Amino acid sequence: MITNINIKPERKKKLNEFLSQKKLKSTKQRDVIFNEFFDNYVGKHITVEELYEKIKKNNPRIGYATIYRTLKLFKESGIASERNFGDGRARYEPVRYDGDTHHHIICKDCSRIVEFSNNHIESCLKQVAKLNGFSVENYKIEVYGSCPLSKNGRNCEYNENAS
Amino acid sequence: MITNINIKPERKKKLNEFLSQKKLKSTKQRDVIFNEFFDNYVGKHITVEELYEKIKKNNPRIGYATIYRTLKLFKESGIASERNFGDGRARYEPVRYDGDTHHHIICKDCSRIVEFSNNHIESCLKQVAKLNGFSVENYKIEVYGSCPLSKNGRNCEYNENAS
DNA sequence: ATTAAAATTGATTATTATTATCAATTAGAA
DNA sequence: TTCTAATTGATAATAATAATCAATTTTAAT
Repeated sequence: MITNINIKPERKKKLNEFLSQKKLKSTKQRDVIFNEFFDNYVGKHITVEELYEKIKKNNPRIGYATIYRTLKLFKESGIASERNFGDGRARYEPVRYDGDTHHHIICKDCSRIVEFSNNHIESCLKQVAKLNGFSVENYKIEVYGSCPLSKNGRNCEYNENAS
Repeated sequence: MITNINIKPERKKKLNEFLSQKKLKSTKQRDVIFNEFFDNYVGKHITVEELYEKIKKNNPRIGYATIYRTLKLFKESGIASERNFGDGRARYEPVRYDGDTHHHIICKDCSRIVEFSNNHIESCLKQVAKLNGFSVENYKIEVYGSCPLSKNGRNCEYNENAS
């Protein structure tokens, strides 16, 4: 069970620590992007373009490049992670808690995404890596298949980021 | 234990079946690319550009686009699989036997790749997917870490496709 | 073997996601 | 307030891949 309580202030603290440690600055744009990202996209997987379009509604002055740079900054600071599901564009999701290493089941028909985490699988993977002399930094597990709705041949046209 | 004996004729047969089924044609170019790919890159993970450069040495008339198209054809016919390790370009590897679903441990320092397969992990994943109502088509597991050589701080500069 | 239709090739252009550039602006320390 | 360095927004550059198209080649039918 994943609880999202207090994510936002926790991540904000972590971001600020990163900024001051790297001598970077807080800006109005970064605040706007941070708020949009953590208010509306926890548990989602948003592309740069989608976030840009969403933010443009209330902040038409914020440029495309700034969204790119800011999401990259979030990733580097450890408050967002980047995912690639094979459609050629990066997706970002808020990190929900420290050590959050969850994985994804992706419907190849409608792109619906279900998340899971599984300590047993992860410890198996760590063991396999160890047998090969590798030290593990992180895993990426993706399962592709058909979701309950798409299995019936219907295209359910799901979009988790729709507004 | 993976045995590579007789891969090439097996895959050739499969490719030919695919071609005739789809009413596509055999060409000299496809033969050249097939031979290069299955003679020298079984167990490797080659990019389009790398394969193009290699083939150009003996067949300077074969164009870049043909390599792209042919690797895509190999993938569609099931004799090659496409991988993406996060560096922004696709890699292709020959499929070694039917049902070959192996996975990768990737060194983030030198890009060395170790392969593994593990039925236990796969059945766990299948179960997780089933609990969520998904039917599984395929998995992708990547473990990122540091290989034995890179762990010592040395950069071992490994390149499996070097010629 | 000849022919005709359809697929393929190679060269090139187009597309798309992402990154780099740079002058103007802004944040934060002194 | 002032100075310096970081940031922004607009735009151009890059890089991987896909699309286009005339010329060529393959294959099946004659």
